Amino acid sequence: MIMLHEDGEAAKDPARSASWVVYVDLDAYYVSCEVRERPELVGKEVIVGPPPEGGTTRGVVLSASYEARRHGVHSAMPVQAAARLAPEAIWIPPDFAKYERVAGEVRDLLRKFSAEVIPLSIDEAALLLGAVGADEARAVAEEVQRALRRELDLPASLGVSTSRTVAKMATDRAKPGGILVVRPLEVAEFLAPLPVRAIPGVGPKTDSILEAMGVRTIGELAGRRPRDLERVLGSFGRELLLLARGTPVERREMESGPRVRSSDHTFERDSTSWEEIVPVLDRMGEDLGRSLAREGYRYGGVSVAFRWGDFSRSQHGSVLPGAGEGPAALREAARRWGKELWDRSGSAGPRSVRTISVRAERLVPRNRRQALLEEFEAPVTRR
DNA sequence: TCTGGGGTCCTAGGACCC
DNA sequence: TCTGGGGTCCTAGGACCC
Repeated sequence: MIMLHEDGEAAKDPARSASWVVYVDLDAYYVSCEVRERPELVGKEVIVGPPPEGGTTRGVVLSASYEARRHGVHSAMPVQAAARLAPEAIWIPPDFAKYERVAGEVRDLLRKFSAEVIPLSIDEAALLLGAVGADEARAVAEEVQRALRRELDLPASLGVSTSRTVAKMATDRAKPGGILVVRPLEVAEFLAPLPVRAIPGVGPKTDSILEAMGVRTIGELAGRRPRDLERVLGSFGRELLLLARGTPVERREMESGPRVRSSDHTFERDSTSWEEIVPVLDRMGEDLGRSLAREGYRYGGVSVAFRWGDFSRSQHGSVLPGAGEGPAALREAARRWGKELWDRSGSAGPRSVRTISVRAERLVPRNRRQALLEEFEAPVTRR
C-alpha cells in the first residue's frame, strides 16, 4: 500500500498490484473435528470441553457448535454456565492429539494453493498470494473452501484482502461458512462502522480506554489525532489509527519455531500448603523437561508463576548462564523459583494458589550448535 | 457465571556499558 | 563538585489471542 504513490501502475489499479492475502478460519474447529467422525452429531448442540458432571469441574468450554451457540454458549465460558444455558448439549472431552493431526492435514491442503502459508493458530492460517487480482484472490478462496469441505469435511470461513489484519477482520464478518472480499479502496469504508473491539489486539482494556475518549467505532477512531491516541495507547495507538484510515501496517514476520513452552496445573481446590505444591511443581518441571528433550529443544531460562485464589498472578524466574536441558535441571529450577515465589508472598499474609505455571523460555533447537555459541557466549566475549 | 491451558507481544524500570 | 546521552539486557507485569 505504501508503494502506491511511488508506482504509477499501482496508483492506477491498486487492486491488481497489491499483495493479496486469503485468511482461513475453520469454523468451530474442535467440534468440527469430532462431528466429521460422528455424522449423527451434525446439526446437534455439541460442546467440546470437560463434561460438567457432578458440578465440580473448573474447566471452560473449548468449542461449541453453532447450534449450542444459539443458547449463548461460547468458548472460554465456564462449563457450569454452559451446562445451564444448554442442558441438552452433548459434551465431548477434548482430544488435542487429534486436533493437531487434523491441523497438519489442513496445512498440507493449504500449501497446494500457495507457497507461502502462515499458520497462525491451530485453526487459522494466512495464504499469501502476491500480486494477483481481486477476482483471482476470490477464486482461490472459493477453491480452498470447497477443498476443505470435500477432502477434509471441515467448514471454514475466509477473508480476502491486501493486509492480514483486514483479511482476518473480513473472515470474522464472513462467519460461519462465508467468504468476504475487501478491496484496497474499500478498506476504510468496510472498517468504519465496526466497533473498535473488532480489531485484533483490541481487548476489554483498550476498548474501555477508547470508549472513555468517546471512540466506539473504527470510523470514530479514524478522526482522532495521532498524538492523542499515542498518549493513551503508546505505539499501538499509532498502529490503530493507520488501520482505521485504511492503511494498516503489517506486523513483522515471526521467526518460526516456538519461543517458550509452558505447562499449567489448576488445583481442584486452591492450595494453601507448600507441601502440597512441591510435588506438583516437581512433576511439572520433569514432564516439561522431558517433552522438550524429546522434541530436541534446550532452554535458556526458566520461570514459575502462581495464579492466586483472587486470580491475581505473580511470576519469578531468570535466564540461565548456559543452555539447560533435561528433566532434572528443569525440576530443580522450577522448585527453586516456586519456593522463592511462595516465601515472598508470605509477607502479604496467607495466600492460596489456584494455578501453577512452569515455563521454559528462550528455546533453542539442540542441533543448532553454532547458534548456541553465538547466543550464549558472544555477549560475554565481545569487547 | 467465577474464570483452562497454551501461546505472543509490549512496556517500565533498573543494571550496566561506552 | 556535578555529571550527558545512547544503547542493551534482564525481570516483572500486563494485554491479548485461540
